[in-house]
Parts: sequence; C-alpha cells; structure tokens
Amino acid sequence: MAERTETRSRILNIAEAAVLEKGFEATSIEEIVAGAEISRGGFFYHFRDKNALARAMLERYIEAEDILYDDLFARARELNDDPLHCMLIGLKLLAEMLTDMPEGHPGCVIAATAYQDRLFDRGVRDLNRQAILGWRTRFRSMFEEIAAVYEPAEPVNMDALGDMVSSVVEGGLVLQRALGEHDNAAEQIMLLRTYLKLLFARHRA
Amino acid sequence: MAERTETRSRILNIAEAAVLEKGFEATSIEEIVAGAEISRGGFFYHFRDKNALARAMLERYIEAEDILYDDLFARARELNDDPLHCMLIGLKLLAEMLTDMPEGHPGCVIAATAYQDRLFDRGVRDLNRQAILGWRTRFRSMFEEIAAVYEPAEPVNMDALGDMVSSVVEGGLVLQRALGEHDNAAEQIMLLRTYLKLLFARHRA
DNA sequence: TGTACATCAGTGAACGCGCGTTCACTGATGTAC
DNA sequence: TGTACATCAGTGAACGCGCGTTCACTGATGTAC
Repeated sequence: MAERTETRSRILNIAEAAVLEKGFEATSIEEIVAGAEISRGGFFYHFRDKNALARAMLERYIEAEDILYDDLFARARELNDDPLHCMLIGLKLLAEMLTDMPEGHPGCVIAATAYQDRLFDRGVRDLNRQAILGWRTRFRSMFEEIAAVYEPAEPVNMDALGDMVSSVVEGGLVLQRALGEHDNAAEQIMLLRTYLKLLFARHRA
Repeated sequence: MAERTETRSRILNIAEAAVLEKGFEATSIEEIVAGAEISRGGFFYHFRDKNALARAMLERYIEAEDILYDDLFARARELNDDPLHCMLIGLKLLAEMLTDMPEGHPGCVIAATAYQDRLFDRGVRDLNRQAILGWRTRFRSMFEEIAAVYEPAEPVNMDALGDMVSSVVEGGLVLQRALGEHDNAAEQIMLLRTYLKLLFARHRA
C-alpha cells in the first residue's frame, strides 16, 4: 500500500474504534494523531476537517459491509441453489461470523452516527440513508426470489422484510453493547432465521 | 409540581431531546440552561456534574418506559385474557402508538448512550444494562406463559426471544433515524407480531 | 405579632483547559531539460 | 550526468473559542421562640 493510503487508513481505523466507544464529538483529533503516530498537521493533510473524516469513515464502512454481504451470500449460494436455503445459510454464516469475533462485534458506524446526526452535514446524512436503503434493496430482492418459489404463510410488507435484516443486526448490536455481552446479535439473527423458515418453508408455490 | 422538580424536569426534557439529536458530549450545559431559561449556576444546583445529568436522564427514561409497557399490556389483557392474544394486541397497540407520533419517535436514550458508553461512569453503564435485562425478564415471562398454552412450532431460546422485543424496537428506531422516516419501528413490530403468530398459534398444547 | 436565623432555588462572573483549525516550513522523492 | 524545480507527506507552534466547573452572593420562603 502506498504511504498515502496506508496513513489514511491507519487514521480511519483509530477513528472508527474511538467513535464506536464514545461518539464522534468526544473523539478528539489529538487522540487520533497520537494513535496514528503523526502530527496534527498530518491529519489535516489527509482530511480537510472533522466532517470529512466522518464521511470517509462512513464510506469505507459501507463499502466493507457490502463486500462482506456479497461474499457471504455468494458462499451460501455455492452451498445451495434454492433461494430460501441460500438465505438461511447466509444468515447462519453471518451469525457464526459474529460469534467468532473474540471481542464481540464493536458496533455499527451507521447506528453510532444515526444517533448523532445533527453533528454532520447533509452529505454524511445522505450517505447513512443510502446505506440503509441499499441493504433494503439487497434483501428485498432476495426475499422476492424466495416468494416466487415459496408462498408466504402470512402477508408481509416486502420493504419492511428487507429492512428486517438490518434492523435485527442493529437491534442486536445495541443490546450487546448495552449489556456488555457478545452474542446477542448472533442470537437475534438465529431468531430471524427461524422466522423465515416458518414464513416461507411450509408452502411451496 | 414543586418548583424544584418542575425546573429539574424542564432541564431533563431539553437535555434528552438534545442528546438524541447530537449525542451527549456535543450537548453543552450552555444550551441546556438557555433552553430551560436558568443560569449555569442553576444547573449545577440540580446536578453535581454532567455525569449526574446522564444518570438522571436514564433513570427517568427507564421508569417512563416501564410504566408505558405496564400500561400497554394491562390494556391488552383487558381486551383478551389469552396470553398469546394479549401479547399480539399489546404489540399492535405499541405499533399504533409509534405511528401516531406526529414527528415520529425521537429515539431511545438507551441506544444513544450505548454508543457513547466510555463517556460515563460505571453507575450509568449499569443502569443501561439493568434496563435491557428488565425488559428481557418482562417479555420472557410473558413468552413462557404463552409457551405453556401453545407449543412453539420451532425450538427457540427464551432469553433471546425476550430480548427480541427490545431488539426489534431498537433496530427499527435506528433505521428510522438513519432514513429520516417515521414508521420503520412500527413496521418491524408488525413483522415481529407475524412471527409470534407463526411460532405459537399453530399448536395449542 | 415581631424578629432572627436557616434553607431553597437560584444568579452571573471568573477559572483554566482542551478543542479544531491554520500556517510557515521541511526533507524526501519525482520530473524536465 | 547534473541541476533546477515541483510535488508529496508530512511537522509543530500558535490561534481563539467554547467548554465544564467553581464560587461568592442573593432574594424569597419557612421555622423557632
């Protein structure tokens, strides 16, 4: 990695961890540059101001999550071609991934900034919005594939069902942060899995 | 209301709204006292320091939520004595309550502080923890009543199921904050309702 | 009933500290001729 | 090959501002005798 991108991502790593621990406003540039072993001026060479840091952090986080989901469900599809079983396997893999993190998942940058959104400019808030809408679209289209094969046992709002994956992950992460536990998000995902089995698996169309 | 409690709760109202908008660190005592129309000194008459404000805010929020849930499910029980139907009616009432808020629910103080917990002392973090555990116990015991009458269609972890109510609410609130929409939390609650119908309603024990 | 004192619910000036940001400068590397 | 200049990736001192907190003081109300 070039010097430039290497330092930049060192800054972003440290900032992300700090923001998840105590929020954006409470994370000082001083502590970031101390952690990244550069000077204050060095920080402002990479980011125009603190808001630019927030935007870069979110962009990187969203991109990484997208790659993670792409990868996860690609692996699931290799194991089973049926859309329902692919979804169930993907969620299982996601739950396992969360359980396997030794310190527990550190939390979601989207949720952290959603509860501090008046600190940021419109660009950052739009980014946050687009991320959630992207996940809605991703999962909604997977659920539509499933519904084309399996008739839902009860009528459901497909947008809401698409959102449910994000919602369950976000909710689980809030719980495990508040409780100081490690596996709440994974357990909530397993409950979502059971839900989807009950909703779809009974009636092959 | 006595002067004392009246001013105190005016401070807490303003602080809570501000904390949900931009986080605890970014909420200054200056803006709180300006909103409450008192002086800086007046604030410190009521709260020893900013951490004491956080604790009081959380205590009040948790108490209010507990009363709200007590009330909601008491009304539900009046409408139907069966534990499953009581739960389903209670969740419907909760979803309606969320939909009826003209500005949308402002967000949960627990979630906001969970993503800023390194700012607070142990007392505040314990309070947060106890709140989530309290909701777990509340809903778990309701689900156990249900399971005594209706055999679950799939095996579920009862602690996780108890947590699921909080998780769905928290997750839905994160989504609606990030999206700037109003009814995501209500829709997630309706999906949870469908889940519980599928899980329990089929097999009367 | 009058007087002395105590408590309550504040006021508002002052404090020092840490914050985000700016800016003149620097040494290493790359490019033109 | 040598020299001049440009760009890159920073350094570190300095800036002013807003923050949480302290403190001496105040006027209204309550209580004792």
